[in-house]
Amino acid sequence: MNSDYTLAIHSLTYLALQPDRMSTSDAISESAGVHPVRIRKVLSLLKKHGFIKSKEGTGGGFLFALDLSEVNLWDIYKITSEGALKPKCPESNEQCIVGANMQRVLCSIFLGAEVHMGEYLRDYTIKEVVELVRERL
Amino acid sequence: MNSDYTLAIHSLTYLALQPDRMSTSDAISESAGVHPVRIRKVLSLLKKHGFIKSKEGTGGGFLFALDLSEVNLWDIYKITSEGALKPKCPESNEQCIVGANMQRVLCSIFLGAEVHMGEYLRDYTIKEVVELVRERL
DNA sequence: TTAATCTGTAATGTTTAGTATTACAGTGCG
DNA sequence: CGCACTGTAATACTAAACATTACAGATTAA
Repeated sequence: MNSDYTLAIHSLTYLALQPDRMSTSDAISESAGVHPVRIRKVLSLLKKHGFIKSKEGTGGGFLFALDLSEVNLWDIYKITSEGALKPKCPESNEQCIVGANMQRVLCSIFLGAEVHMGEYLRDYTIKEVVELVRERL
Repeated sequence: MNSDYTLAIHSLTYLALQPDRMSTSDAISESAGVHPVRIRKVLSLLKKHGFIKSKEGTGGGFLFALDLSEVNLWDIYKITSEGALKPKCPESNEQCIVGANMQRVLCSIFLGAEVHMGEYLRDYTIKEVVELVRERL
């Protein structure tokens, strides 16, 4: 699974736990263990889709923009990883009935698989993820 | 999606369409558009799990070993790609409640997603894939 | 019994995708 | 103004995917 996806979930969860103050990309990147620039790229995407707000300058940072139960893992998947299940087939032999048709068949099957997985992921909102994180096992 | 997986499906479909004679790794690799050695590696795995038979030497090659409807895409997924959905989280910060718990939470969610996808993939057998390939759209 | 054709697999090289790093412009606060 | 942030492009680095080479073992046919 695409790690932009997990970083997006991580970031949103982090912000969900800091509802009262802005968090910087540095703080989130330290929590996630990756480079701040990468986090900012992911956050930039989340902002573009309205999940978070940001403010530049001193005292700036990021803030969750919606209710925790309004954002689910399928929403996030769609903006970070849609199509990730689809196989990247090499150019196969058009002379062969298998080579000529396999890509089309697999694409349609994996598209279905993604839709199916979406139904599962839709059941997890950030609210639930936060609760799971809080449980600490 | 892991391309060993799609190569395995491609190979099995190819063999399914050549039930009466052995196919060489060269022929399959030409159909799939990849290097023969790579195909042999995938075929070696399929053989280890009993899906196909092989014979060395002149006139040798590979042959489907089971009934087409006995092998489904979940079976193949399991041997080529199990765990592929699980995120490869970087080592996150144990001092942070999010960093310390996110990996565990995501692993359990994605494990569930994989099981869920398995139910979908189980419905496609090689028999059905062959039919889809034959349709040619 | 030797040459040709195949599988099986290890070792190595190459390409590509993922990720980190650097750099710097723009914004807002004190 | 100077500092602390976001935003983003460009570059460098690293790891994973993939191709290639090489060669041993099996089987058949000449």
